[in-house]
Amino acid sequence: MYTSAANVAERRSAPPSLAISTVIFALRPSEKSGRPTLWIPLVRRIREPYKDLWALPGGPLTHAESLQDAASRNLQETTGLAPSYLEQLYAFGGLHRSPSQRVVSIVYWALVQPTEAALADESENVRWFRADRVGDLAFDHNAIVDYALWRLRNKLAYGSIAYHFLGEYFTLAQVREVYEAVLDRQLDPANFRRQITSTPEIEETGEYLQGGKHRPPRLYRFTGRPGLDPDNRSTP
Amino acid sequence: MYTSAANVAERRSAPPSLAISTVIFALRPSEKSGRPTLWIPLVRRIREPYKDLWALPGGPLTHAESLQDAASRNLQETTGLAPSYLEQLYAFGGLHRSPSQRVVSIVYWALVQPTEAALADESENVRWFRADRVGDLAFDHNAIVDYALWRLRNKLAYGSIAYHFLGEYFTLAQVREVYEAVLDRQLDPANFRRQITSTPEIEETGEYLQGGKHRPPRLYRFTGRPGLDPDNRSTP
DNA sequence: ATTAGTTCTGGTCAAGGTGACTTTAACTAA
DNA sequence: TTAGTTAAAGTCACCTTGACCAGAACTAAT
Repeated sequence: MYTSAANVAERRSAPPSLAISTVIFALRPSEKSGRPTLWIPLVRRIREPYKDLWALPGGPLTHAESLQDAASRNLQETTGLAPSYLEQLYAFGGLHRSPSQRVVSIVYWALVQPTEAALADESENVRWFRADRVGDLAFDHNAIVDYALWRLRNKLAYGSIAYHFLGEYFTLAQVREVYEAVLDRQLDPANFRRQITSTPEIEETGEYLQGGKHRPPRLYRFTGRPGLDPDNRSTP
Repeated sequence: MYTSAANVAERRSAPPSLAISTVIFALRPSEKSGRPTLWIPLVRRIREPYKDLWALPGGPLTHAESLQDAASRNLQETTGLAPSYLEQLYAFGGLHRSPSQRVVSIVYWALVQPTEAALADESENVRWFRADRVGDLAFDHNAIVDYALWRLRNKLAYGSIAYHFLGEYFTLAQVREVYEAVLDRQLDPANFRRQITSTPEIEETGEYLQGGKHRPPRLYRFTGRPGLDPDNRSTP
């Protein structure tokens, strides 16, 4: 039916290939201070181009899954994690992102809770890096990580997203640690408390966290819903 | 080289096709009040699926252009317009967006100035609609328009984007009309003036707009740069 | 048992921004 | 000259925010 020449023409005019990648954020205690810091998992490339460099987890979009499902799946496959928050970041489609072929990457970003992140797969080819100290990455992935970081900081400052780093119950000091880790600056505990407790999505519980060598802090709960992306809108 | 069977398998596992669409906003005077309101151009579909329904301008991504260039091009092709602002909106990739085949659409949104919009092509198959009164559109384009409207309102309230609806020189009342049209509510002129003039990106000129039957308003100029999307970052 | 050390929690205060409103300025049309 | 219009400046009360202070509640050391 098709001649060889027709196949060549077909390949030339074929649409660019589509890939999904994900920037996965988790808080892990710093080696030095023990205070939480931002980490992301990367995978080592085992083939050209950019063989042996680190890259964002990702892969091609298979035919029978939505974009968000694809992101969720390769997040599960590379790290074994289920995200507590998942949102589309951007579609990157520059002409020269990959030297061999034209690739359009639809990138998602995710937050995972530290309890999950602790038991994440780590291997020869999957390793966690501090978000501000990933080295030279494959493709345009440095720019992608930078943009994801910018979006995370933005959403944290405006939206109510910090709680997806934490478990169901948390202290206000833990929330503050999230903000301090992501925004990379100290916040006044008293003022921070005032702001957080004034948002209606935060619910005071009767429980307290015992075990610290100081006054036991009250535990709170988050009662809000994620966001209003097109993907998340129709799931109320 | 390829057998017919191989072609079938190839087509089945082939990536979804990639399309670019654009939501184009412009302010045009309302028929009734004469005050500016939000309009968008739509194109009539001339083939199945959704033949004869109105849809967002768009088309396939050709091999040799970036995503933003593709959006710019089909904006030019369908309306003859050059946008004063162009930003990626979202990548829509649901499984059943198109009944016949799997399509992933990367959607942009644009602002054009009314001087441009006035001489925009309009024909049997291209027509402008009030943004809040597009009827039933093809595909998932109603949801896309809704989301674009939400993003426009959001960006207007926070970012400094209103000026892309206007020419180089403008009065503060014109800026206020943009806000009132997009946000669909009245704003106090005095307070609005105070806010706008306090932003450093707004520059007072020595000129005044003559011709009104009232005190001539001062003309201002916008001196800021668009935004910090990945596509626009590297063009400082 | 007492004290020191820690964080939690509630409070004050001044500065700055916002919404509602008033007043004066500067033009045109009658 | 006057009425009508919008421009532009100013006032006032209210709220949010950052900086700071002090007492409360627990643990660990003396």
